[in-house]
Amino acid sequence: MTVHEHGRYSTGVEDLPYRSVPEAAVGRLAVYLRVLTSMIEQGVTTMSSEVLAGAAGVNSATLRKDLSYVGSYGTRGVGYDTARLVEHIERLLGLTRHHSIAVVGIGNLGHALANYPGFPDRGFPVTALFDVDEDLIGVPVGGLPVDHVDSIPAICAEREVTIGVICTPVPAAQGVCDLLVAGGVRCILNFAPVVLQVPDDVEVRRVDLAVELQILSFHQVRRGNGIGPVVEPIDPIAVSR
Amino acid sequence: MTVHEHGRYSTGVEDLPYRSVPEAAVGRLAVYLRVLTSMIEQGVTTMSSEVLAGAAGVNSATLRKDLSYVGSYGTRGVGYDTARLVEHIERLLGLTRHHSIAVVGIGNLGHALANYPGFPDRGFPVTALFDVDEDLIGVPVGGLPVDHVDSIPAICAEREVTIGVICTPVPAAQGVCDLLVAGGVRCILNFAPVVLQVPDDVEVRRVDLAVELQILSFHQVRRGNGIGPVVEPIDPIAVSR
DNA sequence: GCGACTTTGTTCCTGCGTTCACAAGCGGCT
DNA sequence: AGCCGCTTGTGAACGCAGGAACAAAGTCGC
Ligand SMILES: NC(=O)c1ccc[n+]([C@@H]2O[C@H](COP(=O)([O-])OP(=O)(O)OC[C@H]3O[C@@H](n4cnc5c(N)ncnc54)[C@H](O)[C@@H]3O)[C@@H](O)[C@H]2O)c1
Ligand SMILES: NC(=O)c1ccc[n+]([C@@H]2O[C@H](COP(=O)([O-])OP(=O)(O)OC[C@H]3O[C@@H](n4cnc5c(N)ncnc54)[C@H](O)[C@@H]3O)[C@@H](O)[C@H]2O)c1
Repeated sequence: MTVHEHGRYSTGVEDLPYRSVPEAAVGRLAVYLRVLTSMIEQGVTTMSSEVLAGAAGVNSATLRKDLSYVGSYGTRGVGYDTARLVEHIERLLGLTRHHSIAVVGIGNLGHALANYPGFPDRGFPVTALFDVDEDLIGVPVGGLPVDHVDSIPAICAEREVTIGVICTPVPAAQGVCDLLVAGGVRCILNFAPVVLQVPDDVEVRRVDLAVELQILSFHQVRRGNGIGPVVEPIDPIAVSR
Repeated sequence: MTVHEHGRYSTGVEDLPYRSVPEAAVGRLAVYLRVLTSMIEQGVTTMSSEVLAGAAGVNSATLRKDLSYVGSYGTRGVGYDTARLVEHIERLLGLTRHHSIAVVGIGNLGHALANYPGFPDRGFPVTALFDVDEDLIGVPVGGLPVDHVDSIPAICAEREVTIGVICTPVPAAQGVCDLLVAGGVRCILNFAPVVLQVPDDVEVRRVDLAVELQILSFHQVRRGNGIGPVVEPIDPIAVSR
């Protein structure tokens, strides 16, 4: 059991001030939010759980239960007021204020993220870029100049960065992570295929594309959709040598 | 070896020729695989579940249970033979053959993916690129020329593409998805923030970065680490208007 | 060769998450 | 105004995943 010095609450996330919301539900709520905003742009003012669930790709009972974490803001016999629902979901997800993002490692992936307008549009302004490559320092990417990694702690603290995005090669990821934590960043999105070690009060989410591909590969083979010759059984004698 | 007696589950996933492996376990096995290959490169030939679990960031009991889906290839009192374990995990995940990838939408993100060496290195060669932009057609990206989206069905079938990666803007995603399915692609990795509608035998995995950020935002706020004033209660009268 | 130690593989159990099902509530229709 | 049909919100059941604990099994030291 890994009990670190930071482990204030040992039983996980029990002592929450509000009703406990399952992690899986939080992710789905973010999806509902996007569907709803898209619907609102099309002039939809009311939606039933059945329709919204269909658009979000989930069971309608699951959707209603998820929304019950937000509160009871539907009207029986009618459905949900889209605008009001958006407001309350945003509140629950903490989107009532902006969360500054810092991107570290302005290579192929970092460039794409730094230029992506979808983040600032959703309340996640990119306010700092970092790299170790001298040729990149000072160069503006997406309108923001790149700073040196050494200044991560100072700049992150100064600009109140709440989310750090790591797009560096694997060997640099842990060091960059430590710098972000030193700068007060408590939420990290990690694209480097490595498991980061962080204090208990830091939340890391990993986006691992190779793992996604391998899960797809598993389903492909398991499903028997193999195109070529696929899985020949291992010869136990040859294996045990 | 042990088939659960009270659990002949038909969880939507049809008749499996082997023991049923939980989806979550599949994802973790892919992580173990990477840790193991990295360790093998460093000359490690044997690992205990405790050490491997630490490196992968999971509980050691969970790790052993996951490995039990693969089979019993450990040695009590010693640990696991790294090379042998890699071989068997790759077999389970269907990595004994290559899975051709097609990337559709060669914009910022598509460029990054097409140039990423980590995919071919892991047995996922990128064999087709598509876009609708005439200026891009024929231009080589990562050594491979871009083809027109209209040729998706023909080229995917011809090159036996098994995984399609969608990096187009949201409005184009569903159409591109349909073309991929028409070309025989049964596994799709979707970066566009939209829920795709597909036949039952097509597996879609969505990589939704905005959702990831919003989950982080939720934890940040829930944790009380807010920097500014954050969640003031909604005035019910003002809301109901 | 034997005992003690190490580590696996598995079993049991607890808790979460999803789904079913239905009563309660609301609007519209007559 | 009152009834009818539709939709929400939730209580209960169920299936699954994760963690603790332990017995079996094999190794290493002596
Ligand atoms: N490109 C992709 O499509 C893709 C896909 C999956 C995963 N990834 C992962 O994302 C990460 C970045 O990928 P990429 O393709 O952008 O790589 P890249 O090589 O194009 O860019 C890496 C950047 O990180 C910078 N860097 C190196 N060391 C650094 C340090 N110590 N501090 C700060 N910056 C540093 C480099 O200067 C470079 O600009 C890698 O870990 C890769 O495995 C990328
Ligand atoms: N860039 C990012 O960091 C990022 C992050 C999260 C999500 N996304 C999502 O990924 C997708 C791509 O993002 P991007 O930044 O690369 O966008 P982009 O605008 O840079 O590239 C989109 C590409 O798709 C092509 N395209 C347009 N319509 C097409 C069609 N019908 N068929 C084929 N190709 C078509 C365009 O020509 C362009 O090359 C978007 O849906 C975006 O929301 C991107």
